[in-house]
Amino acid sequence: MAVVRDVSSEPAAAGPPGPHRLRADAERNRAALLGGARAVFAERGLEAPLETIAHRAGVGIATLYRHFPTREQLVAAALLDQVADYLCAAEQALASDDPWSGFVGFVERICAMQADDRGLGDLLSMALPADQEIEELRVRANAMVITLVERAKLAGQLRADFAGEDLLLLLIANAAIVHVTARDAPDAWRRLMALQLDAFRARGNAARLPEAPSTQAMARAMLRLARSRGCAGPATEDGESEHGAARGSPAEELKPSGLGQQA
Amino acid sequence: MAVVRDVSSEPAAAGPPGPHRLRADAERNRAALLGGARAVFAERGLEAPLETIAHRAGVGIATLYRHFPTREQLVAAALLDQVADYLCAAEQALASDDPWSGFVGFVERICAMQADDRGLGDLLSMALPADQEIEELRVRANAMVITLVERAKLAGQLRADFAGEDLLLLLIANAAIVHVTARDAPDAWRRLMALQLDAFRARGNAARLPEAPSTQAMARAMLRLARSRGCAGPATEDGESEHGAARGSPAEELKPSGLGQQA
DNA sequence: CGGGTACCGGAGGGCGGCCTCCGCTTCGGT
DNA sequence: ACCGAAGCGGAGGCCGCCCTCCGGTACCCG
Repeated sequence: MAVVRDVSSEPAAAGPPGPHRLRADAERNRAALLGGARAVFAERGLEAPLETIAHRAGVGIATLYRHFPTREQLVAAALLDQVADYLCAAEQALASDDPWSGFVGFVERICAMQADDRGLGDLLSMALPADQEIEELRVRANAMVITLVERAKLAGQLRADFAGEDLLLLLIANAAIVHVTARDAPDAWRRLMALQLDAFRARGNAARLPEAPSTQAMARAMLRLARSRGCAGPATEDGESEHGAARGSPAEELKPSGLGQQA
Repeated sequence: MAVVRDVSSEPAAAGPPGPHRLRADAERNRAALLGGARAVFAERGLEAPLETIAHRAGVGIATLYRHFPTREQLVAAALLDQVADYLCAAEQALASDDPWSGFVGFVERICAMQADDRGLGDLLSMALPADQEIEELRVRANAMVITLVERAKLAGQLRADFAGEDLLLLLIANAAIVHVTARDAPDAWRRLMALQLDAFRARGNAARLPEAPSTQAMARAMLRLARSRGCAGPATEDGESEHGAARGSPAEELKPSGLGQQA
């Protein structure tokens, strides 16, 4: 499954001011925690009780907090591989010859990833502002996705009024369907996804769509969601003007289709 | 808004063994509770803390429990009008001359209803097994919806492989989008809905869809959801065999397109 | 206007999840 | 083998929410 392997299980890679190395038992516990977290997040979602994870890992709750002081850090560490897979899926989609089947394959793949890991399902419809590594992977993946989208549009196979945000909306919808139907109708999500893909396809008589939500608005919504689930601190310490009306650079730099990126 | 009015604010209608009438202050409190419940459910969803509702209504928590011993009963009483509106929307859709625009109008309307009442959003993707009145309204509405669907299919405007369950899936997805984007991108749901409607339309080159989830499976999923949100008692007292594989009548009576009905 | 009773509301016990403090264990360098 | 320190883990305080018990209140009837 995972193509980029073990990014997370090495002690602390190459940080120049490394945190002084870890004792052997501590290392073991850390790995056990990550394993437990992956399992529990996968089956119960990112709001699963932390005590469940500690118990599953066979360690005390304090040990969990020592290694991962916030839920966000644990989530980031546990799902790093999955996010790498996400990027990898985008890469492979770009490698496909046919723009449309590359696009479709990508969408199918990430929806499937959401379906068999509820944690990832939650994660892809959130923002994890504090984790550098994850967000950077996401940015790289999103850039590829945008390329993928533009390419499919240019080929005349993806509808011209498609927006990157439509993918985010699909991801949110897919997560919800999976959440509700996982036990009783585990393939239901395929139905919505297939219909959505059908709608994405360029056609003569396609309906006119309402305006897509702005990239910034989606970014804010995802951040808010992360906060309400306890996966992000209360505020990013900078100004944070109220409704985000006029903010930052006056020119605002609207990317052509940005997905939900807040960087 | 509500076309069927005040079904719920009359003391206790025509029940032959009426619960002996209500004292004046009790009546007032009951009404205040329903008002508070409607407001709070609308803005925070059906899992809102009951104490919030009591506080909003200006009464003590015990009074709330006295009038509505379970959350389910409160939900049912508070949202009865809304469900009646739902039925009414189906009625009006059937009254439309054009099968397709009737169908589209109906879908747009119920999605909009979900968007400005998060309680209704939750309710339409759940089952409230214990409440006779609500479930009966829902059954009647669903029968109309099925007619609406069949009519649009016969007219060749709705794709032939459309299933009633697709509507349920859309409702679940819509509720999720509204949930996530309500504050930051309050119109985002229109986008997903429009795409979905576009996919519903009959076309020459439509994609082949994966199988739709069964009516029974969706019913079970909705029931499970209601339970996990504290809106339904632990079990419907009957046998309740494990995975529902072989159950009830051997012939099983598959309705052509049943929506998520468990009756 | 007085009494019986239907009704009110807050206090409080229970529970599950979050997070921290602190005495004990175990690692690992010498 | 020893000992300092890194690491462990459970007890326990806090909080939000659920639900119930019971002394007090105010309605309604005569």
